[in-house]
Order: sequence, then structure tokens, then C-alpha cells
Amino acid sequence: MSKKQINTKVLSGFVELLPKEQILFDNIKNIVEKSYKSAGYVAIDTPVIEKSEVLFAKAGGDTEKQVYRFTKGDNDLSLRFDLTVPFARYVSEHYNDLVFPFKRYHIAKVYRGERAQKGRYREFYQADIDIVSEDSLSVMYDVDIISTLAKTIENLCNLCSLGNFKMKISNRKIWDGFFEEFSISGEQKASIMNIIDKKAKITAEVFDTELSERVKNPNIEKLIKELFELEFIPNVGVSIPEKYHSDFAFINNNEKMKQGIRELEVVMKSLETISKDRFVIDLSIVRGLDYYTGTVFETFLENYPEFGSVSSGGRYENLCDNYTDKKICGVGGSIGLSRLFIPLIEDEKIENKWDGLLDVLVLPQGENCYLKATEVKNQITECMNGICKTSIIYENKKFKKLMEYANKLGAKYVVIIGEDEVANNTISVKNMITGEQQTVSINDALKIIKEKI
RNA sequence: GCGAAUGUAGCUCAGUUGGUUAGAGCGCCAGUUUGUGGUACUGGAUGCCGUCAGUUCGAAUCUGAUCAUUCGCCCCA
Repeated sequence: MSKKQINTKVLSGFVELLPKEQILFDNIKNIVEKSYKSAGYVAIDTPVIEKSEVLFAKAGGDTEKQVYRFTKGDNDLSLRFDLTVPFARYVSEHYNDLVFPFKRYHIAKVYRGERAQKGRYREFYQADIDIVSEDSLSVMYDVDIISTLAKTIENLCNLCSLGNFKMKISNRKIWDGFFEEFSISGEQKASIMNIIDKKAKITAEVFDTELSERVKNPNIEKLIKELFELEFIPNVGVSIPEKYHSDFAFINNNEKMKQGIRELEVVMKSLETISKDRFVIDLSIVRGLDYYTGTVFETFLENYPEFGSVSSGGRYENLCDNYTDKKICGVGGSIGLSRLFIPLIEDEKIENKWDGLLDVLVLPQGENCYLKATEVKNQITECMNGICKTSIIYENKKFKKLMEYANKLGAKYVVIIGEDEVANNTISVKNMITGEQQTVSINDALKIIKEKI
């Protein structure tokens, strides 16, 4: 044993699964893909590597620190850190060939060079859907995105027994209008939004102190807190409690706030026809990204609050500004597949309905049987027409070993080709679940397998 | 970028106030059974105790450094 062997451990923040777990993860991914497809979204793919100037066109501050960036020759390149920015480039590049409104999905890996934590990886899957169009896009498309994600998550929850979930919805225009009204902008606005975003995660006391430190104005602070108490009633509009009437008189003169409230009403009213209690208004949802301009939402699993938001997104405008003169707006959202499912799979929280790596394994006993066995294997593959996973092993080992191998792979049937079978032109089929074994003609064997699989 | 914890067999971990030959379970290999897996029983192999230095008659155990991993904070487009 040489001792200077290279450490084979996977890099921190990166994930590898064993075949059994990989099958489960792929099933999950397939559910998402199927759900997106059936809602009318089409698949696209983009390169993992982009020019840095493309990715950083709209990024600010901390973004660059988290990006894997490198040079190759004279090219300044980066790994994509999300799927939205490359999508904006894609739309700009292929503008003339796309049909708008354009609905696409994209399930792929993205990369962030931040410190790994539970459920937070450096390489992970995102499952995005977006709808983009020229000039304008009805607020009903916001509903399309949210309801498609809701349906997809419902399918996932059913598959993996994850329980119930809630989607919290808000509209950035309400806050944007509010801050405009009081001439709060720039860093102060960002800092207040930041604490509003954290409201659900921290205690009321911490929220109060942090808020007053950042707002530095008792009146505005009071209004912010009161704003959370407003009730939005679909069909009726915003209901301002009696005691706050005078405080919020300004709303009627603030176009942005009025518009935000109106949009939120339309969205909620429409979503209510899908589910009465799944969708809730929560003004503390603001999202960190500064490109969001309207509807924003986040999704929480009731049984797994520690995961945070498992799906989020919103309405954006001018995302393609840096790539084209065309005015393109959109709405989109994403499911954090790795963040949600890798910890669940690794902790075995999901029942793995694994049904074996193989359906049929052909076992030739000794090299004299290889030819015949290969023939039989090909016949099975063909006869089953792709619905059956069939393989063969060529190992000059004891028969016992071959059986152990079949068992480890979870094969449902074993087809045995030994000297006797070759001599008599028969094959032996063993059902690995019942242990039952019969020696029959090839045609009969095919029938047996075909019936059961 | 900041803080905390943990590095012992392939994996999960135990290892007493520093004391002879470092353990368990699972897995692996072999046998009971040379054409039959899963279950059971019997036996076996596997370790520079993360790395380097220091204290000591003596270090897996104490000290320092270093590397790695994990958890949390910041951030999360």
C-alpha cells in the first residue's frame, strides 16, 4: 500500500450521491420537469461558463465575491451563479427567433463560492421557470408562475411525504412607493428592507430595535409597523383599520403604492381559486435582489421551517438592459432542488422506493456460455422494448458470487446460462423475490419475464 | 470575511487521571453450501489515532502550529 495516495474526498460544498440515492434525486428532478412541461414551459440550456462582463453587468457589491472567476488566455470568465442572468443574455441574443411571451424552464447546476453549510452548497441544482415578453406582461403571468410552482411543489410533497406548504406573497411596489413617499432611498432603504426581510426569523424585540436604529424617525417607524397590520381582502381591496385611517391618507395619492396593492389583489384573487389557504399575503417578503419590481414570493414547508424558502421569485423589469435596447420584462421563480432534497436524501428522511438498479441480470457460467448468454440478453432487451433494465456479467467466478452480485444490484430476475442450459438449449429463470426457479425454452422465459415486469 | 466544534479501520463511532499488543457495530473476505443470493452461524483481514513540532521515562490522550471537515454568522442575485 503506497501511502502517498491522493485524497479522493469530494470538495467541500459539492455533492456526490450513490446510485440508489441518485435514482431518487433523478425521480425528483423528473417530477419537476414534467410539472413544468405540462404547464407549457419549454426547456433551454445555456453554458455553465459565461464571460464575466455578462454575469456582472447588473450585479452589485457582494455578488462578485461569491463567484468562481478565472482567466483563460485573455478571457475573463465565470461560472454562472444563477440561471436568470444567463437567461437574460439568451433572450437578448435570440430575440428575433423567440416567440413572446416566452415561457421557458431550465433545470441545471449553478455555482457559488460561499462557505458551505447544511443545505447550502457551492454547486447545486436550481429549477427555474420564467416568462418574458416585450414591453409589458399582464400580472396574470405572475399567477401562472406562482401556481405552476405551487403545483410542482405539491407533486414533490406528495412523492416525498413532505407535508403541507405555504407561499407568502407580497409586492415590491408597496414598499417602493412607501419609501418614495418619505424620500428614503439608497443605502438606508436597502438596510431597512434587509431588516424587514428578516422579520420572520427574529424576535419582535430585535426587530423593533433594529428597525428604529435604521429608520431613525419614530413616525415612519410607526407607519412601517402599522403597514404590516393592514388586511388585504380579495374582492374588497385593502382594508385599513379605523384607527389608522388618518395615518395612511397618503396612499390615495401615491400611485406606486396603489398600483402595488391593486396587483397584489389581482394575484391573490386569482390564486384563491386554486387554494383557499395555501397563499398568504406577507409584506415582510421583499427578496434581496434589487432587480425585483413587483410581485415577490417565497415558499415554506410547514414540517421543515429550517430549510427557509424552498422556492422563490418575482417580477422584474429591464433585466436585459445591458444586453439589448429592447425593453424586456419578465416574471419567474425557482425551486432550490439541492438545498431541499440533498439533506433529506442524506438524512434518509424520504422513503426511497428504490426498485433495483436492474430488472433482469443474465448470468453466464463460465466463458463457454458467454456467446449464448449474450444472445439471450440481446433477445430480452429487444423483446422488452426498452421498458426493462437488462444487463449481463462476464465474471469467471463461483456461481455464488454471481448470485450475490445480482442480489446487490437488486435484480428482480436472474437468467442462468450454464453448461446444461447450453447443451439442452434451455435457460433457467429465477425470480429473486420469491426464489422460484424454472428451466424452460427461451420463448417461455421471455413470456415469464414479460408478464411480471 | 467572522465565530465554534471535530479529525481514531471502507463507514458510524468508543477509547478511563498520559501506561504494555488501540476497540465495537456495520461493511468487506473466507467457510458451513464446488449450480443458487437475501437470513443465520463460524473464522479472518484492515489503522503512521489528520500532519508537523513540543512536554514526558512513556502521547490516540497534554501543549502549540498547520491542514482538512462540519456547524453557525455575514451574504444569498
